Amino acid sequence: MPTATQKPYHHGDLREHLLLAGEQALLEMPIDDVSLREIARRAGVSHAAPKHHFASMADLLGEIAARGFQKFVNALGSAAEESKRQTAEDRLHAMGRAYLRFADENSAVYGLMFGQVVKMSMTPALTKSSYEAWSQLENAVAQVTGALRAPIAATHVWSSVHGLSMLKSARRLPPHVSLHAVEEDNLRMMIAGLKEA
Amino acid sequence: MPTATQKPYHHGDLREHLLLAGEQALLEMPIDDVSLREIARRAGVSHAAPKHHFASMADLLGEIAARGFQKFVNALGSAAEESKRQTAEDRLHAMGRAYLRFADENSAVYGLMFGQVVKMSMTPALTKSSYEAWSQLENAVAQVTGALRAPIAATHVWSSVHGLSMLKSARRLPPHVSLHAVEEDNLRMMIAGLKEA
DNA sequence: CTTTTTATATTTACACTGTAAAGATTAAAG
DNA sequence: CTTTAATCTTTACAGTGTAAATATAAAAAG
Repeated sequence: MPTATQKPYHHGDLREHLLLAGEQALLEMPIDDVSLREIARRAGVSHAAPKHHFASMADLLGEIAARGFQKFVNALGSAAEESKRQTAEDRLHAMGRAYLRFADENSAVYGLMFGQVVKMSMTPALTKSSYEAWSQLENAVAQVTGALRAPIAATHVWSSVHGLSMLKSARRLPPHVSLHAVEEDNLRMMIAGLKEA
Repeated sequence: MPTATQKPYHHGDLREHLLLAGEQALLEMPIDDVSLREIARRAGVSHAAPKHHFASMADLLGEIAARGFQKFVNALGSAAEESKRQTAEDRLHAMGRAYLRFADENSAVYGLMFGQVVKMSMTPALTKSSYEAWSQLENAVAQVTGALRAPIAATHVWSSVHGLSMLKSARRLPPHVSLHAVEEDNLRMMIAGLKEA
């Protein structure tokens, strides 16, 4: 009587499968083609099967976004860890690089995390993981600006890096600038701005 | 024989009507409810009528985005004009304020202008008006940083202000910060960052 | 071991969507 | 007045998300 394992009934656990299929679809196809029915197709079930695990498509996407935030927190955490022995400015720079990289490599999920479809209040997991991401950045900022100015300064950091990510993925940057140079210079200017009173 | 006026045939000119109806819809209802059929409904025509004026819905939205860019250029231009006699920094600050205000008051159209649905290459009007917006900002930045650093510095300005707009409209800013204070402080930090070499 | 209950998945249905093609209507051109 | 061309409507199709009814199979109860 294996009560400890909670992998039930006939189709393995579909819930997990749907999340994986959704993440995969968001990596492989243009976002407009990622429908609930397409995800069900990829999971090998009927189009109505997801209803028993997610109340709506927005709910499914919300959970994918929550997972995205977890990966995001890990990516920022690794960058912070690796630059542990550097100055606070350099650590922030490293985290900024990790941020841009994550947004680039996971652009569809990133779009979900910061877009209009998924609302922050959807799920406790979402609220929690996004809060973690925020406070992680705020801590790193506090080491540069001091705790007092950290909340507002963190907003500046986030705006700058988020804005660059979005402009890049939407191809709204002028064509004549080197993308790599832009990223490095933007991070530099952003951090320089932090030091002002 | 009025050949000069090009207002033809039976329904007045529907093309203009559709654009206005679309803009109105984007102001009045949640963006997911703004469909091609809804816009046609508002214009009082059948759902297939738009086909003769716009090849696809993305095309219609593209033209709305192009008009948005024109209004956007005007808004930035007015701000620049009004702060003509101030310092270059203050003028940039004023333009930043105008930027944030435009994004706030026209959030749906702004989302179109910088989102994934509309592609920059869709229409000459779009390419042109977005280029105008860009060079307008770059000129203002050049007066602060010098022409040499203007392109990269303008990217920083744009990223920062765009990022803040998006975070605000997607409700991703932490709830405990005053939105007005955040905007002013962000603009200050952004401009301070520009002055670094 | 059999029966009942519950969870899961499929089928079917509905109201939408964007797009395409065929038909009607009306303005402009000859 | 007739022809032509542009515009609008009707109809149709392949999608979508969601909801309800049905089938199925696993777990629980006896």
